[in-house]
Amino acid sequence: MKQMRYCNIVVNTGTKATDKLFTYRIPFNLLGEIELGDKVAVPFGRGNKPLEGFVFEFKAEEEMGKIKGIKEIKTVLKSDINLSKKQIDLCKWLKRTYLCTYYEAIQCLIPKKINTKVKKIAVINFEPKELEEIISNVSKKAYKQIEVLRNLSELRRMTVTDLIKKTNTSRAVINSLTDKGLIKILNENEYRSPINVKDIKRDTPNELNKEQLKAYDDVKGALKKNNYQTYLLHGITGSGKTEVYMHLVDHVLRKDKQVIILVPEISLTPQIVAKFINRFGEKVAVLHSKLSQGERYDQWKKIKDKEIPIVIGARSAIFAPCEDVGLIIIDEEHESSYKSEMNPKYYTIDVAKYLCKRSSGVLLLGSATPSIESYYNVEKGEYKLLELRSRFNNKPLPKVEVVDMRIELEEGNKSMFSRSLYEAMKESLSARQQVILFLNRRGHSTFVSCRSCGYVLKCSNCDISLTYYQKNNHAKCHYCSYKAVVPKICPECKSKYIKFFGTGTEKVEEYVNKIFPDFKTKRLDIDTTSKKGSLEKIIDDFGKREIDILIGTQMVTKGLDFPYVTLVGVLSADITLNLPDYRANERTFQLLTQVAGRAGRHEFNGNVVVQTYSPENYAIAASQSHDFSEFYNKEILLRREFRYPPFYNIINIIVLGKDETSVVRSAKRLFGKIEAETLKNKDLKNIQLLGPNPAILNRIKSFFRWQILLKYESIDHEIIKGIINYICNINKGKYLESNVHLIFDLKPYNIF
DNA sequence: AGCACGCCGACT
DNA sequence: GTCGGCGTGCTC
Repeated sequence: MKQMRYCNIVVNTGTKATDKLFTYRIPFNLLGEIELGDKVAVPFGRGNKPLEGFVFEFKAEEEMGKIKGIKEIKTVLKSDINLSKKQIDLCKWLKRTYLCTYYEAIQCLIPKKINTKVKKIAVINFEPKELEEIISNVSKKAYKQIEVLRNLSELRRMTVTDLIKKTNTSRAVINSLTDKGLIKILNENEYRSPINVKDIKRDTPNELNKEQLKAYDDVKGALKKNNYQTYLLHGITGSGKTEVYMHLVDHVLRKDKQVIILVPEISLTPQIVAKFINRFGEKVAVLHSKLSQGERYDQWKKIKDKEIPIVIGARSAIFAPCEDVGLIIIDEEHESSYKSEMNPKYYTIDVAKYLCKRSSGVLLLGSATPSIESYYNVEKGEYKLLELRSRFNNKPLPKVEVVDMRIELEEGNKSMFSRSLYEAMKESLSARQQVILFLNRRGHSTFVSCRSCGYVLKCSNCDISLTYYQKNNHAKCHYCSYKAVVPKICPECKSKYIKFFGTGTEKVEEYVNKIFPDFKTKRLDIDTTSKKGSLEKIIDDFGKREIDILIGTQMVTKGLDFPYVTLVGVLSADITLNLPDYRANERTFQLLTQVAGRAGRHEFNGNVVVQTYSPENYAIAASQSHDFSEFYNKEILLRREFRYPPFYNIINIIVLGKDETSVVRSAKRLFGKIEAETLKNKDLKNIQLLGPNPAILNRIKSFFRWQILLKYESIDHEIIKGIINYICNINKGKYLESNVHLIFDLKPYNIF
């Protein structure tokens, strides 16, 4: 092949404005040295500032048109972080599909630089019983060294700082001991891995039951054919989906291909992760947010070099450098965490489909409560359906009682617990069984208000009321973490009647402690699990039955599998139901079904009490009878009627800026232009434009937000994106004022 | 986003 | 003259 003299490079300038390919010449000394996907240093801008970039394309001499002032590549940055041809294509696809920048796409694919603090740990480099012999060999003058050795061999491991402090010595002493090879210094990241390699106990495969075997055989058939296919594994809670996954992984490994397994959140699903580790041992790479930079890089490299065939992780693990992926498993596929809210705002299932199509692999989506969209794809014939209709150990699904809180109130019960829930709790607790209480709201009270004039304490940066926290006695914003002292006197009318309204998990905990003082209660939400290890500890303690009542937000609905949980109480099913979002019913059904599935998974039968002010709602009724089809059949009709997904796609364009008038002006101008363009195009007759409107959360972190929504039939996808890209990126300056910017969401999950 | 360029007013 | 303040537009 002829030597290419030029190449197109994505330069990391840190701005959207320069998001394109720049052509550079390859200097003679680097001809043949540079490969596609290499990281290089290039001079950029008037000042020829050296910046890093990635080689995306080669260009032959004759392709060079009118580009003038071409500069030369400075150096190839010697590093193991480079992109393969497939990864470059994936970057281009991400940019096209989600309208992100090249560099945002690249950053998904290379190991992130996260600055986790590294602790230096000192350990002895000999057997403890050899201590006296070693001491006798050390010079008697080195009394400090001896003291260090004594301390360290007693405590086995200490951080270097602690060791120096304890023995009142200096780094020099430690250094001479390491030089002698008597102690070792290990670099350990501050966070402990959730999975301790020492804890691995090898599991052998369990036998599959009839239903599981059927699902396994179906997918195995597709794997054998080496054809792309997506399967939806609809298996009720506790039906043993994980066991099917593991058998399939085993099958793929024998074919020398790689597997990616995704879970909604790694820290909330330690049990499934542990199962994979116990079964496949060192063949598994666990990608989680608490890996240090070094560990992350090591894992990345090992996966890229095909040393590790199995990757398990949350959303971002879909970008693990598996060049030849045979199977991607997405567990709890309905979870909203599979939608990225950061650029690129990708939808994991779409990325997974792209990857599987590319390498003729199989995509397996698993859920007890499939998303409406996925199930619709089954109906359309795009996905194949696999069903597990019974629980693995043939336990019945829990009995669900729906309590109408209006009647409770009418009959004089003003407490947050219905009589049914209270009695059920008493019963379970007295039998030494465990209870999970679910309320999708953290904090003590949802807002602080003056009873006299109606004043509500609001965040000064966001358009939202502050949540009251009793423990810290302050009010906090859940969007920007702004904290305020609760005033004793109303700042508006000077009255003393400042009161707290709305119930969060903290208030529930307070109340439960009051009415069940003899039982141990713990709260599980972001506020109680922000400290490292605290989440693991709560889950661990709950498993050991050191906690009787676990009160939590969504966190308690996922994956927990404990034999003594016999009662689940949903304090208010109405919170998600009343969200201003077309998915509100779907989310409610999913949450209720999932949380109900935590009860009665093993020896004891489970009970669920759901409290609501709308017991007649179809999502609640369907979750009571565990009837997915009943829910799906009602929901899909509404989606069609109101032109929502999966029948129509939605694009959300948010115009944001700190100056409200600029935002409003820009949003209106942009809307006008989009409207004009879509009217011109005959193919876009059915497009529906909504807006421009202030977003439901009109201001977040001091940024005003206006919204334009486009609803359109899926067929027009590409044309629409072309127009959006043309107006909003290429001709941005014409419609937007300089102090505003745009956010595109091509598959919004929250239309706030 | 930077950063250089260039236009214009103020000041030695 | 010439220094610098800031608006403008380009970045291979």
